[in-house]
Amino acid sequence: MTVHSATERSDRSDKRERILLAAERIFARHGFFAARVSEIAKEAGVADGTIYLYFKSKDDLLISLFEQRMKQVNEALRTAIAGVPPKDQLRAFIKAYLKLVHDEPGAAEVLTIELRQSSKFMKEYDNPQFVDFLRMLGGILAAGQQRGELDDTIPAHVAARMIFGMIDELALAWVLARQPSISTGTPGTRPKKFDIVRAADWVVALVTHGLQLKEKSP
Amino acid sequence: MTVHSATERSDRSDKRERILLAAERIFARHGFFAARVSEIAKEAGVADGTIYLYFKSKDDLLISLFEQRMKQVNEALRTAIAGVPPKDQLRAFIKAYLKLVHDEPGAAEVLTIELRQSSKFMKEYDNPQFVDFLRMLGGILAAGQQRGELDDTIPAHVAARMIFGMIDELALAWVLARQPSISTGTPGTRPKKFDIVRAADWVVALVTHGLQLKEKSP
Amino acid sequence: MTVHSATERSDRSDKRERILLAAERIFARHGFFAARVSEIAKEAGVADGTIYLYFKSKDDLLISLFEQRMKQVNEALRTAIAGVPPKDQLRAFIKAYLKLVHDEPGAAEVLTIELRQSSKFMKEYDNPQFVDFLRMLGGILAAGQQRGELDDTIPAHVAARMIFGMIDELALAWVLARQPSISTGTPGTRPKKFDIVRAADWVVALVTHGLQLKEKSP
Amino acid sequence: MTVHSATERSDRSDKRERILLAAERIFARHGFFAARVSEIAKEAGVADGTIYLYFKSKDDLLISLFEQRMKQVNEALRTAIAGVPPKDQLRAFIKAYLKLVHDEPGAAEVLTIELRQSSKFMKEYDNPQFVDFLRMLGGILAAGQQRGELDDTIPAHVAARMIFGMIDELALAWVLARQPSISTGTPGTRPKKFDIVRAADWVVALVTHGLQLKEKSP
DNA sequence: GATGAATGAGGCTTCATTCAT
DNA sequence: GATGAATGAAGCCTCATTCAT
Repeated sequence: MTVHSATERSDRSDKRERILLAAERIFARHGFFAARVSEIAKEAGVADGTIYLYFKSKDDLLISLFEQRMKQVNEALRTAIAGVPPKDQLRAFIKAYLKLVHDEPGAAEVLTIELRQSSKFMKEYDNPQFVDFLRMLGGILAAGQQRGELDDTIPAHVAARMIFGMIDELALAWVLARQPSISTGTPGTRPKKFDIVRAADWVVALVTHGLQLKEKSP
Repeated sequence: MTVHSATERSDRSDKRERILLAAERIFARHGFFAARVSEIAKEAGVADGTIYLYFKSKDDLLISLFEQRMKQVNEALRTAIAGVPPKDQLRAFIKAYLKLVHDEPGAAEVLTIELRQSSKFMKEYDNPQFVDFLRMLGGILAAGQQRGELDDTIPAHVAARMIFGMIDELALAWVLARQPSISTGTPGTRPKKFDIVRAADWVVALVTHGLQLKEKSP
Repeated sequence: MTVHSATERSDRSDKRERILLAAERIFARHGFFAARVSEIAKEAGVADGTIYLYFKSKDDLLISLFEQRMKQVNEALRTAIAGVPPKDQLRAFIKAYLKLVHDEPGAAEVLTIELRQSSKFMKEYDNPQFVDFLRMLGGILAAGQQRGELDDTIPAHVAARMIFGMIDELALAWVLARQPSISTGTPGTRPKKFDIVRAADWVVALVTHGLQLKEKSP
Repeated sequence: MTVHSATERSDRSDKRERILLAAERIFARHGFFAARVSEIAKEAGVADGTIYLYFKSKDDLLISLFEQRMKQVNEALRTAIAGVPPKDQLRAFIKAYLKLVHDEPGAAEVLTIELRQSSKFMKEYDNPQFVDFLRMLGGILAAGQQRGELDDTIPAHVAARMIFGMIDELALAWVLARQPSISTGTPGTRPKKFDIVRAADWVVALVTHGLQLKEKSP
């Protein structure tokens, strides 16, 4: 849907978007540091210099890409939980997130992997969209705690991070499992492919009931 | 304990270890890509070329560092769960892992952040120590499932990944929160510092019982 | 008088002049090489491409600017010595030149500094206006020599260059001294500001009588 | 004497000097801005990167070159006036300077032309060696004024600048006249070649007695 | 004539790696 | 084994110039 052919030149004025799309692909292919600006330009069908009409630097390109995609994710999540009864919002949130990963693996790759490639990004860049994401999730949990539905032993913002960790790791495992293995290494070490959408139910189950079976009452 | 002074020159033949230690510090400080081999050499108190007597390349240095540290982690975890009753091993495993993060933040930073900085590392390198880690955790879960103590709806290896995601994310949040914030940005966006060791209990609680309160029986 | 507002857009067809004016300001501000064509365009209130309707290249812009200003200088000098008794022309010439520097420091900066920034300009460009300048000055000197008023030991064209060197250096020192010192360096190294118009008398004095006091006769 | 062959590779440890020599030649050939670092490296017989072991940047190379050469000039001038009776020092100074220009035209070219190519250099860099030069010359003049031998109407530091302007302009004219004319322009516009050493006498004559002939007393 | 988005050649600089000592 | 000066490939980015509108 949002993926354009690299050679498409019809629309103008969407050059910025074309560059972002190209960057997403190239970053996913090689990683941020190994990605070459000139290769992104070629993939976008523009001259090298053109990129610098829309972005200040390669770093800015990564940050802009991340912000745009994360913003889209946040919007989709907000839509997904709108109109859903509060007690079902957590499930809706998690399912929607993993559905997005499934539908837009390129974007997911940027969010799970490239995001962590730039120390600058990790250590110096305050990340409003990610904060927004955590606040949304934390808000759902806090509301549940206030309604007395959720255990409030764990601070909502910590629980939010734990849940993010779970689904982010699943997304990462799934995205990497999709890669045709380049390595000549021993087979079997790569995570087995699994159904990321179905995994949403597992996450919800773990988060709601935990793993421990109730002791069977007599 | 394992931290040597950079200027220590006493023992010879431990040069390899000195270099790994220096690399850990420098990688933690700047990230893998921004780290300079010459800076690692200086920190280790050796000449640039000496590093290449012990490691094939900068990449090899990262991988060796990761493997060594992860191996130590795995050994520590194995020790931590040895002699512990099966039903308590999951708790012991999680607590031990987060305790290690707390005691060796430098190593934790390498494991949580730098690990993801090299695409090579993420995509091309089959990672025996990480596989070992996941197998150990998965084994604990599978055993619990077989004993009928744990819900076996979720495949053990997926549950292991989810749990790893949780504790890795907590470790990451905690490690980053330790950084003196360089940015002049708006305060409050940086994750609040929390007690990583105490957080172990939260993780165990979430994993065992989940968040949902039992419906109050009348 | 010759300085137009950068935003002035009234007269059309004087675009060429507006561009020259803008170039003068920007060259004076940053130097020829550091000056950006796009900045000149902005200062002139025209599009980048428009400059190329009036000038072949950035080099051509510098040369055109120099020629135009030098031509104006030569015209002003010719006017200044017209009708002046031959024996007073040298004095009139020098005073007029330094008066121009004082009144049009922007133009002076182009003539004294930027002129030397382009190797092309210095080495490959035959400079008719500068030749004209030297001929005018040399002519005054040669006439004085022929009238027997001036020492003819020194070839007139060499003397002309020496005099030009003197007043050009004074102009340069004066122009640079006008700059608000950006450097935080030790004070006192920047040339002290002096009265460039009054300095004309010193030049005339040096050129006519030299520095050496006549030996007092008993 | 100080000019080494570009291909000479015998001496090591004089690499820094070889690079300076190469830079002098290349700057003289193309000008600072048009000079390519890689061409300097080739001329010096070193790799591109080697230059950056000895100089921080291309700018630093120009500044270092200027400082070193100007320092040599100042030392030579100090030697030239040492032991000379005060009243003859001005003559000795001027003659020595123009002799240096004659003997080291490459260095002269850097001092007269390239020096002015970098705005940075002209406007932001406080130039201790040039200040030293002017102080030496100003000191000679001031001493003469105090001894009552020289006219003190003109401030010594202004007179020093005027004299510098004269000899610098002569040096420039002479250096440029040496160039094989690349231009296809009209002949005759290039300054005629003259004897720069002999011109020293003219400068001294002008500075001491001026151009004006004493009116013949009856 | 005027525009300004787009171009793309090319430079300065970095830094992992080598190798003569 | 150890050194560290030297290498040189290669990338990010700039900016004068063009040309379709």
